[in-house]
This record gives sequence, C-alpha cells and structure tokens, in this order.
Amino acid sequence: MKPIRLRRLRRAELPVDTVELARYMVGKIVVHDTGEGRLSGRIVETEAYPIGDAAGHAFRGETAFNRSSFLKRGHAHVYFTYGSSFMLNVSSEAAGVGAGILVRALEPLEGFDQMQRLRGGAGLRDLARGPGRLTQAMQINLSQDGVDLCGAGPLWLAASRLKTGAIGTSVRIGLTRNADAKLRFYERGNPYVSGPKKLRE
DNA sequence: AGTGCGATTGACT
DNA sequence: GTCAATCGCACTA
Repeated sequence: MKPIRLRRLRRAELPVDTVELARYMVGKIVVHDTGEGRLSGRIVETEAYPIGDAAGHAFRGETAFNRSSFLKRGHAHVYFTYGSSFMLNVSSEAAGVGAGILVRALEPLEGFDQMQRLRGGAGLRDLARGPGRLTQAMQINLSQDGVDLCGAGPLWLAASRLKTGAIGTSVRIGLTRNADAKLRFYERGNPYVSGPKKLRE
C-alpha cells in the first residue's frame, strides 16, 4: 500500500492548555516506525486530566510512576494498569507541572497486518478501539515512557490532511473521583471510538 | 509486609 | 448486556 505523506507536529503547534490539547488531538495521527514497518492511526477519542484534577495521576505529586507526565507538553507518559494494559498519555503542560491527555482510541491507517498480529488476530474495528488495545496494536509499552513525541524518534505525532468531524463531549470513562467532569472528547459517529453506541454519538 | 483498587479487556449469557 | 482476571502502585502499619 502506498505510504501516507505525514508531517510531524511541532511542539509550538500544541495548545498550551490541557483541555484544549485533548480536543485538538482528535483527528491527529500517532505514528510508530518499527523495524517491521510503519504503524499509524488517527486519534478519534481522548480524555483530559488537567492540573489539579483529583482523577489525574499527578494529583498526589510526582513519583517514579507518573514522572513523565511532568515533562513539558508533547512527551509520552505510558503506564501499566489492570495487570494487563498499557495506556498512552501525552503530557500537556510546562516542565514540572503534572497533567496530560489519555489517547483512548485510534482509527488504523497503516500497518494493518502487523497490528493484527500484535492484537492476536482481532478484526479491523477492534484493533485500536480502547486505550489498552491501541497500545498493543501500536507496539507501545513502558520502553516508550518519557519519549518526546515532538522529537525525531520513532514514535511521533503527525498532522492529518483529513477533515476532522464534529467533536462530541462526555464524562470520562471508568473513574470514581471527579467523575462528573465532561473531559472526554471524540469524533462523533466514528465507529473506532470505544464504548457502546451511546458514547459514540 | 499486607491490603485495596484501578484512566481495561475478553469471555460469556 | 454482565463479570472475573490480573499486578503494580499507593496507602496503612
């Protein structure tokens, strides 16, 4: 398949505010250049975990676990949860300030075969629909924790020439603390958004 | 040192 | 739709 022409996002293009960044990232592309080839997917769902959010990892201060979320905006914060899943976050504020956005779902663009192998033969729609699934499909794990997504490395963010559809807003998924804040953003009607139909409309 | 629980998934009804 | 598996981290002592 013909490779898609992609342009790296520069840090200066990223909105400075966490919530604005979460909304901005819908429609952008995550790229991972692996030894096996290029994996890429269009972001269709994000959540914001802004400064002072009781549901955010950084709320109780900096630790080894959340250190990368204190890097200046545009760095990867990868962590492991539920004994099974890695999560990909993008740090969102100035150096020393803990906040970030969670990337919850991708629409696969390149590397379908490799993604399918990584995902144990899952169907196209389920390759990267969900935060744990997308890290598996994109071959993202703790070894990428702290990498600069706006640098020259193999894992990076790209702009898309595709027009982004209408963006919907809802409460975030799976939280107990600060569960009422409407900080989840998604492309409305996109089948690659996670959750039941009601959460994709 | 022990306990509780989570920014989920996959299997099953 | 429901529900258990799984393990690193934060918290208590």
